[in-house]
Amino acid sequence: MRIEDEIHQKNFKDDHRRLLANLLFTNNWLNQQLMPFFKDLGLTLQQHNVLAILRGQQPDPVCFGDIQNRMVDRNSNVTRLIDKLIEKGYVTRDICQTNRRMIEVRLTEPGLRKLQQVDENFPKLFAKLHNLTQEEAILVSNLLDKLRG
Amino acid sequence: MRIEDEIHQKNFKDDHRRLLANLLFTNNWLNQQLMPFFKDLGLTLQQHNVLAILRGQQPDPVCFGDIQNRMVDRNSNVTRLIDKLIEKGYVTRDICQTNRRMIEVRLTEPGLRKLQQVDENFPKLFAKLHNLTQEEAILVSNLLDKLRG
DNA sequence: GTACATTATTTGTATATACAAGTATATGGG
DNA sequence: CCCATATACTTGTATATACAAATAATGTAC
Repeated sequence: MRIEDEIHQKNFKDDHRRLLANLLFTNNWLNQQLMPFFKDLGLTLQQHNVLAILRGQQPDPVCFGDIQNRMVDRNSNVTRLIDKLIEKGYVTRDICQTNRRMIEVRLTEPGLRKLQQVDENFPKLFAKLHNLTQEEAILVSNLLDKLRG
Repeated sequence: MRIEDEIHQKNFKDDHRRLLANLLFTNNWLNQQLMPFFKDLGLTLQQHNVLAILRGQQPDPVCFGDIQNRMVDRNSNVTRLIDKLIEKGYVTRDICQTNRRMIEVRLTEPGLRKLQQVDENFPKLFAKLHNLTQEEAILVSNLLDKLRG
């Protein structure tokens, strides 16, 4: 469905404004797909992002700063995100002995299993996101890179 | 900058996952550009969206449901958004006399002037968003429409 | 015209976010 | 070694969001 029809706007002043509205609208649409998916699995999108980052560095621990820099959403408060994940038993935190300002975060066995459970359900989610061909997905991704400069 | 470098991820499992990460990351980047712009003008992105919708329907009033349906961000709580805009003196609300469940929202003179002030500042904002050519902007927009199905 | 469903908006509440200020540790110059 | 500055994380707070339940007016079947 065209963005004009989605938000009932006859036309846009120019194509860049149309793109801006479309990006914001599409992000909202995306979140409507993603949030219930992760909620059913007992995670938020950001919590899953942190777990995936930790798995990517296994068996090394990852400190808060590195987590922040690798997150898709840069505005997450890592301290409070990790608090939630500790509550759920998916990660551990320890003060780094070589630099006591830093916190070492590690994935636990249950955290790893939760990630695997998410993986098993991914096909269900991605079925909704395959309206573009592989070539189109590559094209959009490259143009988004270009948009950000 | 490529999304791989932005979030320090060597590679993605497939191009659709790369696109997903890129869309979410780009939206965050966009918000980092938009939020301070609107904040300087004393508005939020959603408040501005509502004002623009009201201007589009002038001189007719718009009810909450229609505002909701035309908003880029569908999850906004229109009641509380309008409360804020009334506080600022940019809109009025009246009970619709033909259907007393509905609320008629109208732009005020100060609301219109605020919109004009935003318009005057738009070129400053859009300068950051012109890394794509017009053709590329059209292309991405059309592919986003296709992505949503 | 009364009961029941539907529509339109409001409110409550738990959680999340943005942003600024605070604390603790480390580093480097004199 | 001492002090200023930088780094890494934490906390406070005001505002925003998601989501469910509540209210209130209207429409509809009988």
